[in-house]
Amino acid sequence: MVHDSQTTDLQGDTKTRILDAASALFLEGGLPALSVRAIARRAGMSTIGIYSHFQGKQGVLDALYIEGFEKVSAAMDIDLSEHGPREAIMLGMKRYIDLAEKYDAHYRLIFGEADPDYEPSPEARRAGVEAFARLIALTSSALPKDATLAEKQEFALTLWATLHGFVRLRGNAVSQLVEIQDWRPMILDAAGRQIDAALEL
Amino acid sequence: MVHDSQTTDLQGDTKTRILDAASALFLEGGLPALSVRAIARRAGMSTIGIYSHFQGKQGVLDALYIEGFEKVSAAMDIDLSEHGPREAIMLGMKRYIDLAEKYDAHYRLIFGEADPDYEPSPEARRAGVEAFARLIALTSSALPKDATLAEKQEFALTLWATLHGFVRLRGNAVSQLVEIQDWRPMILDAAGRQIDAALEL
DNA sequence: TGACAAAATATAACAGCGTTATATAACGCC
DNA sequence: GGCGTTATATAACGCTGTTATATTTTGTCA
Repeated sequence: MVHDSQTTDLQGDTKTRILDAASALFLEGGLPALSVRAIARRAGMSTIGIYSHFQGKQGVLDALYIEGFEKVSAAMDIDLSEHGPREAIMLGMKRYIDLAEKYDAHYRLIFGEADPDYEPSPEARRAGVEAFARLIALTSSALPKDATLAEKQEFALTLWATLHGFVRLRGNAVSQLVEIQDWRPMILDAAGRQIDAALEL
Repeated sequence: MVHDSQTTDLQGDTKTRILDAASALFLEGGLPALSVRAIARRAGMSTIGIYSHFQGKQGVLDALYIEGFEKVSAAMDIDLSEHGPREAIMLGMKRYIDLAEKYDAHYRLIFGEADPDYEPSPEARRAGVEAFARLIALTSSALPKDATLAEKQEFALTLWATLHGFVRLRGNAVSQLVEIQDWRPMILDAAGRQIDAALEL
């Protein structure tokens, strides 16, 4: 019926409106700007609305957390039949670096840097596991076919840690201590050395 | 005079008492536990005391920030005449990993993960620069004598990023996504590969 | 169409936060 | 002893996330 679909649309609209408001605030000012009252004001409703449509701030952060890891998953989604292993992995690394820069607030959230009190829900965690699985699928292309899961995990983690380390040093501490111009080639060189070491096996 | 030294002692005592209280709260519960009121309660004074002896929370965080980077400096302080380059650097890496685990709250603070609003003071930043200089002095032992400053910085950053990446993945995201047992050898292997690549030049 | 249950919304409040204005007590010094 | 400076205490402001209460809107059934 018309009434039913209208009602559903409005509910969906309300949820979407809240998420859009939260996303915008998050992108603009990070977590400090993401107060429940600010989200509600921007979405044109009372603060209580955040609690009826989500479970308060935790629910909103969960949605942003999932959004963040979905972007990671998308960045790792590379067709292995179109590129050689090294080329494919390097493409993924580049996408990862861009993503971390573009969605800084999301990136901080999924790596636990934003809100010390926030704990991702089981559903949100699933999005993280999925992203890691995509990463493993990508990086394993540089390993022998008979590599164990542990070996695949270790190699994926090594590359992830290399990227993450540079990205965090760039975004947090080091850029205030020393002046570095070209982060990108430096990061990709370091990652490339790890890939080459794996390819030599 | 007796009165002078007494006064000075008491002032020093008060400052020390505040810092001890803050340090203890920080170690126990991280930043969420480090409220101005909690520090004052633990130090046995009114909240205003934190503002007369430090510049509020910013001042306390600055002290902890410096404390954190001083620990990093100490970890990088290795006598190069007693070890070969690779051995010396690996020792520094091990110390770094231990430090990050033991002083988790400090580590998060100096890498900007604790309080989104906190900005280290110029004096605090100096402690960070000093720690980075120590790291460069250590890691440069693996490079040719005629290496440029930029090359030295790049290599130091590469190793730092490798460690930091693993440490943060372990402490924040990944340990909730996959189960990894032996982080230490994995981290040291990854760092070792970067060192070997530099030694081969 | 009118009545009643249910869901969504609004207002106001609670406890906590960092910070500060005001008021009181303690201190060194002349 | 009295004065000026300093440290301490109390209370308040505006903010935070959250919730209890009250109101309005909505959906369903007679």
